[in-house]
Amino acid sequence: MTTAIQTDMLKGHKMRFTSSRSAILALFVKRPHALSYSDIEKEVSTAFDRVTVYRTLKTFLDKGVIHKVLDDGGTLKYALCNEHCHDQDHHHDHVHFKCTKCGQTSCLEDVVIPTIKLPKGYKATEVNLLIQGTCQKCR
Amino acid sequence: MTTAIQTDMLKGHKMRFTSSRSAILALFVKRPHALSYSDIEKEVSTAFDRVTVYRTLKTFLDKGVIHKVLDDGGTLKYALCNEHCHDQDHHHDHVHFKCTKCGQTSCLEDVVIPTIKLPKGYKATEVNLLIQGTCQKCR
DNA sequence: GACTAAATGAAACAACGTTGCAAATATAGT
DNA sequence: ACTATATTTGCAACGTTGTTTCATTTAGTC
Repeated sequence: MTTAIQTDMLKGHKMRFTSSRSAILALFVKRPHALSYSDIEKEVSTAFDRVTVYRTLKTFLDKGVIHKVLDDGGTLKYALCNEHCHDQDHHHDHVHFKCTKCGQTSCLEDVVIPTIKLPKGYKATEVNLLIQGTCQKCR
Repeated sequence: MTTAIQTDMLKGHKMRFTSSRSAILALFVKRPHALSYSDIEKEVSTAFDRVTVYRTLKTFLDKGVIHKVLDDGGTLKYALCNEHCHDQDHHHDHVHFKCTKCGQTSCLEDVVIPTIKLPKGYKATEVNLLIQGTCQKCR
């Protein structure tokens, strides 16, 4: 099901509209939590090749449509960027919370990461905070 | 080169002393930064099997000798725990800093992660903070 | 030195991720 | 609507990462 919003999202980031991009973007829109490669692969493997999924994710990352979400399992996850992300300019100073019971990782958009004082000579360009524990559903 | 300290480290965590554990532990002691599996593999592949390296890392994790260090490349890294870690009780509320120039990740032991206020119902058990940028050597 | 539990090596397997190239397709221009 | 062109896709092949099983070896205890 392709919505006008998704079409705009792709075109707005200067990407061609293709069925794989549309389908994968739709997954992110539908799900409220971060997706791993295999989460996505499970849902679209009949329609698209593995390689296409990898390349689509890479394209989305480059264009600022999604951002990486760290995971202590070693495999990355991905989540939609908020509206104001572009190719070069990302704003992700929010917290990623992974529930150890349901396994879902979500962005706590409202929780802002406080400024961290680094030792002399260090300069930060990106900050990733992953908090693990139990979410409000699983408590 | 096996030091008494390393022997104590293994025995103190109730592990048998073996040549692979000693060698891999020596790597961590020697290096000031976090190591990935492949970093380790490169150095010991002639002496030990791949599987042994994986199992040694898992054992060290379980016993509280090393801890996971997140990486936005998708592969985990590992670093020595400070002295007071045990099987169940870990204290890693420090920052991991990855320099995007030299690629090295190190623990900023002195930088403490401030307490983050979570929404109602959320409960944190573990906090991982990865800051990326340039370190004092590469600036 | 011998016993026993733990650790290792080897092989096989599955998942993850990338590259090169030919075929297909989305857009721009006419 | 048709064509040209650059982008995207599928496929095959490959390399890395990580796990499991089982027979063999080794560390620690007596």
